[in-house]
Amino acid sequence: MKAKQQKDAVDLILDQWERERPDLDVTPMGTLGRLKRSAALLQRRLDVVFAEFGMTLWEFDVLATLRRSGAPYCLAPTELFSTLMITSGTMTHRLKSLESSGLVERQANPDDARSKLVKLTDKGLDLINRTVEAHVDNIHGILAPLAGSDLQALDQGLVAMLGMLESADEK
Amino acid sequence: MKAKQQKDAVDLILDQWERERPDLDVTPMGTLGRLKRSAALLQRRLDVVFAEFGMTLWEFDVLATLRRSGAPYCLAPTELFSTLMITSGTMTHRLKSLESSGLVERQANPDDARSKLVKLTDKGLDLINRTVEAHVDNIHGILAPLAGSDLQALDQGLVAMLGMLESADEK
DNA sequence: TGTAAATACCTTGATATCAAGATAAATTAT
DNA sequence: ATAATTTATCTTGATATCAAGGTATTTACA
Repeated sequence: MKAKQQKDAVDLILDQWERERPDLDVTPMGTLGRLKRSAALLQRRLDVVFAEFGMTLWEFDVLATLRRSGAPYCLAPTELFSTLMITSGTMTHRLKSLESSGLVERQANPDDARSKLVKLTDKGLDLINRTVEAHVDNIHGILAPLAGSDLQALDQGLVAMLGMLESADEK
Repeated sequence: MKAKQQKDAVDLILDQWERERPDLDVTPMGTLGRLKRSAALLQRRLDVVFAEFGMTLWEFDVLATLRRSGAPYCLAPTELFSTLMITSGTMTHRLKSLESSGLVERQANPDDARSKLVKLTDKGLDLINRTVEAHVDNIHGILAPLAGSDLQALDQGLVAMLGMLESADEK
């Protein structure tokens, strides 16, 4: 039996539940708690770099989605908000903001008059190209302290988890 | 080389970056993307059960923190908002709301007049006791489809990840 | 060809959250 | 004992988000 080097915040939570409600098997809380807490701490680390480019995470998300779709960097709003897991109303606000910053522009959709396509401006393209490079550097640095075997285990587990959640979601 | 059964949403994103920016090693985006996306999909699954008890996730979080602290289920606001990773201002709003729902009550702190302690009411205690049981059932069910080895890998990876993030955070 | 149904947004109103600043009490250093 | 500093909240103002509902188009099909 290998002793854990140091208890993390979630270990303490599980200890408390174990003491208070020994009738419950709270093991899954450990998995989900660490997942959520890791996601929160990670976001803070990512925000630091985005801020250096005058951006927030949500702005990065939208611009990056357009960028990686390839030239001409142009998508319909529905494509964007379904990829980003946000509502259409939220997308409307984001696009208005990005448009007023001059990072995207709207143009008529020749195939469907209900939508106005969203396109990266030259300024938006340049910004996201530079930001994504710094972002990739950042996340390499963040994951660097992890042992290779831990990272490998994490990837294996997350692939299974996301696969499960997405297949449950489409039902 | 084992072929992946089915591509998830993050695989598609990585494919796009690979095509558009082959100069970047975007592997870490896969890990972080799945982590974030899993967290988002999980929250939806958890919300379903909380809603059955007339609660939201944030209400559950506060009440559960008080409950697992043990009798007399009473903590200072600072203890709560640091555990919950939210700001003091947000905590103020949450407590006001929970107090008006009759789930917590405030009382003077004999040791420190700057804070007013937060305590579960009988109603709050009963509600959280019942909700946490349903929640634990829920998360057991959610993780059930995962193969034991995948779950084990996930736990190993998340312990390493959170440990790394927390140690980086305290610096 | 017309209609009914579905789709693609956008608008509105309500929440939840945060950052920054204000206030009051406790602690620390003279 | 005082003054300076730190701590524990709460307040305020700005954002981001969602759910629900409205409008204009498109698609399905009788």
